[in-house]
Amino acid sequence: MSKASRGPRQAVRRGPWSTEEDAKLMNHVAKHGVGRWGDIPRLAGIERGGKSCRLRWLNYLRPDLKRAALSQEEEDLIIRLHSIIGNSWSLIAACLPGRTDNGVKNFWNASIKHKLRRRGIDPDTHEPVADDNGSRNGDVLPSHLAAGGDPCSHGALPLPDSISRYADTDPLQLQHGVALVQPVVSSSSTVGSNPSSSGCDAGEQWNNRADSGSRLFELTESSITTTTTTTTESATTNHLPSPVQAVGAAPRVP
DNA sequence: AATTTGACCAACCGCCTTGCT
DNA sequence: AAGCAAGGCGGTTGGTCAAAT
Repeated sequence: MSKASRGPRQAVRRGPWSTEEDAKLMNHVAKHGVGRWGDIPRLAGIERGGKSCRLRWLNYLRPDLKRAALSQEEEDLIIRLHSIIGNSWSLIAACLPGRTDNGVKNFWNASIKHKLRRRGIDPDTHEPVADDNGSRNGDVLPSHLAAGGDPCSHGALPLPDSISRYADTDPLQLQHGVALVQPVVSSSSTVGSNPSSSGCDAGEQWNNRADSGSRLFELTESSITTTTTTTTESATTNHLPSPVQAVGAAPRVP
């Protein structure tokens, strides 16, 4: 980014986007592609912050978004992935073509969490919840979702290799899975940003987006074992067909 | 009919990493 | 090396709507 290119801050609107704002953003992205979000409000004539534009595009305007409700298979996969990698919503969303991290997160908080609790399962640990008497409460996960179960059974979507390889790990060791996942950061920087900062092809770029299901992420070997730092494994399943890295802020450890 | 509850969704916030100067 | 801004991410909040009471 160039500091010289940074223009004066504009007044920003807040709250729900109007159709006019959506149209402006869509037009701008169609012409110039994404990237340089900080400049987009000024160039597109939108009284919003760059972050707001980015969020609106990622979570609502992108043409490859799935608007339909999540299927049972997708729900099962989310539960399974969450039991392994925790609240790494962007990683989970990367396994669900057309879904956003925000959407997955919302669905988890609004729906799956409650469903698991009703089944007597702690949504954070994926372990059965003990009641006041110390006994297990309620049913456990459906067999195809229970620890060690095969997520591919019952029609559930398969796990990416990079995650499924850890699926047999003791869930208690994985309950803070977020701490075990360290996206590999490369010099190509962040997903979705424009590496060349000019001549961006929005369509091509977004074909590589995580939520189109093509983002590659890697679980570092060291994140599971000890200090080994060299071995990484690329996810090359049907859900992650092309090598694009999931990068950005490393998962925060509580 | 009015109120409550739950599900779902959109958006904002704060923090972190990255890249540039 | 330090400072700054952009971009990315997870957490959280607030609004809407439909079903239940």
